[in-house]
Amino acid sequence: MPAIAKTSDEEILQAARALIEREGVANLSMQAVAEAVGIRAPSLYKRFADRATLLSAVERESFVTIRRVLERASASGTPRQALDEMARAYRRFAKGHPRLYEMLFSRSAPGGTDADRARAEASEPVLARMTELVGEDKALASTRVMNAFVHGFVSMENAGAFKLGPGVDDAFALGIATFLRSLTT
Amino acid sequence: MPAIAKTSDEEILQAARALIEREGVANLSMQAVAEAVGIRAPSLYKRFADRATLLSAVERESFVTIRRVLERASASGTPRQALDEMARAYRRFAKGHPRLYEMLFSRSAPGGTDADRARAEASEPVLARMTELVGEDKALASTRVMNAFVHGFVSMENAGAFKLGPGVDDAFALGIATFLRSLTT
DNA sequence: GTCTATACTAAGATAGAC
DNA sequence: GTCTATCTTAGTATAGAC
Repeated sequence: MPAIAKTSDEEILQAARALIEREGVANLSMQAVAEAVGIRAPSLYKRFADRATLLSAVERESFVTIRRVLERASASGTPRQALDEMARAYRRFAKGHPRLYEMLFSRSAPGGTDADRARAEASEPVLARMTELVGEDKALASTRVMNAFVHGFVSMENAGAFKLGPGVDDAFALGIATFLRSLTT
Repeated sequence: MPAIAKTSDEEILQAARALIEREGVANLSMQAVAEAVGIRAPSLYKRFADRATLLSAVERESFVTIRRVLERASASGTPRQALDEMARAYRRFAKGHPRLYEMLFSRSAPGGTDADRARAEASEPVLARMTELVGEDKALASTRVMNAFVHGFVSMENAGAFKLGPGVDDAFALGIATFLRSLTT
């Protein structure tokens, strides 16, 4: 008889994500993932060819999540309000999952076609609203600038580059406001 | 007799930096560093207590280098020109040393007092020129915004988040110009 | 799809001699 | 400060039975 499944690909990805968030991707082992879902390491290799494949799947899934987060935030009112809301939602996600987030922008990120496509698609909600705001011509460059600022800000925050507390939220608000204002004048 | 030194701390740091740049910090082993400078791994532990200590020293040294790069660029003309020049110089450094740069902003960066101080001091040349431009009150927040944008931009570039060539340089220039313009109006 | 068993490799780190 | 020798831990991955 064909061995009953103790777990599922979804559960495995979930567990991997949680472990990455706890220990950092560098410390993620196939053994730990297996243990977390109640199977032995070799069994994992029947579902994911190797560690890189597993990480690539986690990466893809994470970008899909980010896209969903942005989509939800993009509903609000005017394009400008939506862009502001998306920036805040993105920051919330990144600060809520610092190590997972870090993995997504590390050079040694596994990548792979699916993950790369998901990465590219993640910022589409931003591009859509930006197009409404500044027109198709300037939308791509403006989106890149905005993405760069927001990503850079949370990346530095997560790395502890902003020595502390007061003023950090203000700086974020200032950056967004400055940028959005200058686009529309 | 007291064993002749085959290498020096400086040479070791240099070698570590080069290896990180070639293979990524995750793949940096004490053994590889030792081999690169012509000694055995155990000898390394007489100079650096452990791997974390070595990495911390590399980190510190890298931030000192970045500060020097910014200082050199900050000489140019007006505050605004200097800020523009510093942004470009910083981008050049980050793109020229992508993996080393990545390490500096990873959450699992070793840190330590010396490294943290060097990190904080690295952006002082920017803060100084920014103060001239916008006054002491707004200088800190403005510097954070500028740093976030520049760091975010190169971080995304290095991660391959900007699919392709044309327009990337323009987006960078747009971001800087947009930001600096809006500060002075 | 799960298991046990195992091969293989690698790395961090310490002991103690010179 | 260098070495050799060694301990210890840990991880990736495969073979082959059920």
